[in-house]
Amino acid sequence: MAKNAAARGPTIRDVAALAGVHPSTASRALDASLPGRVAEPTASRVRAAAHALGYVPDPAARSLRTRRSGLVGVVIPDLTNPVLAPIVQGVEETLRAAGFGCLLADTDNDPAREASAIDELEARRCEGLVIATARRRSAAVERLAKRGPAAVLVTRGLDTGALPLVAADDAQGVAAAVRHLAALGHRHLAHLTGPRDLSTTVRRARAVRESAKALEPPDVDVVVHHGSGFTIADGRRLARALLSAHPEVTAIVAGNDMIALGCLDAMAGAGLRCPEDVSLVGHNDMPFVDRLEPALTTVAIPQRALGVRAAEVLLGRLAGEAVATEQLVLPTQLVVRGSTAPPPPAARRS
Amino acid sequence: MAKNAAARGPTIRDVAALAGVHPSTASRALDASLPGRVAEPTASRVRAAAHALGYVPDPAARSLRTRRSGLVGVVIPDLTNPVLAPIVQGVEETLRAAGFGCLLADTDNDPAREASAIDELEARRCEGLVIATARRRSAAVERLAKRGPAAVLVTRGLDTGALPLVAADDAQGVAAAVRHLAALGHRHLAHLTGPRDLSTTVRRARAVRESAKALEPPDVDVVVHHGSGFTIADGRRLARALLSAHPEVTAIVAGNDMIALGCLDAMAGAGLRCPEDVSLVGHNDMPFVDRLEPALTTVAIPQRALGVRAAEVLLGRLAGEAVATEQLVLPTQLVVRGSTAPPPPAARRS
DNA sequence: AGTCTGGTGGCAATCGATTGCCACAGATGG
DNA sequence: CCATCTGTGGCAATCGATTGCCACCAGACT
Repeated sequence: MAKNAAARGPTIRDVAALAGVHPSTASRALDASLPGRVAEPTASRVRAAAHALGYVPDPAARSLRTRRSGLVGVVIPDLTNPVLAPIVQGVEETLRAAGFGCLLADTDNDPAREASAIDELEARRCEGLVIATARRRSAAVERLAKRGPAAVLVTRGLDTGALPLVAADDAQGVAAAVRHLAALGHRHLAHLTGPRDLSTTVRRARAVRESAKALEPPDVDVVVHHGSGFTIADGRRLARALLSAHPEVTAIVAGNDMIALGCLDAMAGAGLRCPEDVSLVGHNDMPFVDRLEPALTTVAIPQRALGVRAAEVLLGRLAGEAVATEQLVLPTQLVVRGSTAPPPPAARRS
Repeated sequence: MAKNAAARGPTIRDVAALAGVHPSTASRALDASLPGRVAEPTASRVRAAAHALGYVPDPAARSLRTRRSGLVGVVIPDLTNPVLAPIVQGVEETLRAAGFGCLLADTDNDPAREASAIDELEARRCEGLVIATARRRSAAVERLAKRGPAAVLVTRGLDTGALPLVAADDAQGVAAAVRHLAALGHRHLAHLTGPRDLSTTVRRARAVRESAKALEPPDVDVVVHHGSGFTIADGRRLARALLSAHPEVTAIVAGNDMIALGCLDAMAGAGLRCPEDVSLVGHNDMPFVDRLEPALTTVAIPQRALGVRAAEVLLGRLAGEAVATEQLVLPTQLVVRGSTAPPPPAARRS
């Protein structure tokens, strides 16, 4: 039935036989990290034999003996969120260059699936994990600080800081957004964001509040609403509620670009124009938000670099570097586009 | 230096010892595909022992013995192309449900990287490959029809048809687009698309030509230009050249949505409005093109379903099903939005 | 009573690469 | 001239799970 050809390729014994040496010698000759362990003439004979046979070492056998799998797991909340694509690309490219393979797991934003994904990746003996799904408290993730493969978080961190985190400097970006809006003349801001159990949420919300308070003069007020997720639908719900409850608000700082998209929907539904009636700032500068109408003003994060740095930190740990649980912060930048403008002359009313 | 804890988990011998049986018996007791091979009381003792110890079989050891890795490679051209995200999601979810892990490889649209990615995935003993990067002729991919892991292509097929392909019915979608434009009154169409060495390109180009010819009356002419890729920049270049060389064209059928985005740029640069001056149809209905200004009329393909079906076909092959090299075609649908409209009253001139 | 059968479980080989230890040869030094 | 050292290569154990084969036992059947 099942074609059982299996066509096993050549093994190290075949190589050794062809080169006229013992398998162990062949193994050492092929191991680049043992220079000089095998005499050069012998080594090149072995290499030639390996090449002639098209020898490729069996990863299972190697892994069984060395206890290393050459695999890293990448856990992400939702691949269709465009902000993740460049991050994953950066991770994948960096890890591949270092000889690691990337096992992908999409959790669909479900903590239960996150936990099972981590278990599964661990069962597959991944040497490291890059996790972009962490909630502020998460038993499944926190355990990795003590037991299991080396782990690095991206974007979303733990409250305990028990694991290294590579994230963007949201606070700075959000503060720039608030100052930008204040300078345009807005006095009533809203911050619509995601669930409280994500570190990004609280970081950004705190930054909005504090940067508003720090304005000179401090005459800008902020209302903050939390949704249950970072999706367009969440943004729509939040904005709908906000616009009817707080007609004085003339500018919205969205927790991310997806929420901002939802805000645009809600504004359109309420007959409000952006930016003439309400200004809007997103977060992440995910691909294509510069092509919306209006083009979204947003806080740009170094997406690809986040992925690259996260992978680098992980590689450092795997190489046995200090086990510091560093929290790496990469710079952000406010990108002003068409969705922000001065408030309407007469602050709009209900 | 490197913390060498390695903290090996319990092995099947530990489980066997705790249950008071031989390791082989423990192995069989834990193998769900051997019902009845071990007496129930014994089996449940083994299961209890395994559970108590938190036993997880070592994939390397198992793989070494069984010659199966439980891994599938997924080769994609560019993760930041939003059309791929749902496809990869579908693949990943389906494979995971079947117990396979997904090794991701992004080739950045580079055939050389595709070849090395395939080699690498093969070296890792992937049991199957899902390939979304295939060119019409590709030694690296064609070889898989004879040797190497089972492979399934998505979206992009081989001329030889030597490997199964899961693709959308582009021809039907494109034909609908052409009829839609003709019905709006357009008589001069252009098709701007990607390189000729991709099957999607030729499928779509042929469909544009043939469906125009099949119109009644056949009074619509079509000019077809090929670019070097399926990117926004390619679309921009193509559209720029087209608009100056063919001022009579009032509607563009783009090879995909990325090219369509480039067309929008070029139109804006040339002072042309869409759809008032030039209508535009994209292809793929990738996420967010419904939110552009104008919202893009495009041919929707069942993105997620493509991924799911591709994974299913692969699973079928892995299960030893008939080795038919079926070419699976999933339905498409023209989604009419704001980027198509009747041509300007006086066909525009140079 | 003897043999057969089916149900269980144990034994040991096996998958393929790696590596600790040993052996041998030639070189060096006392 | 012998002892030691260094460079090179072989031997065999090892990683952990799986599985073909065999052995044993109880019950059934002739």
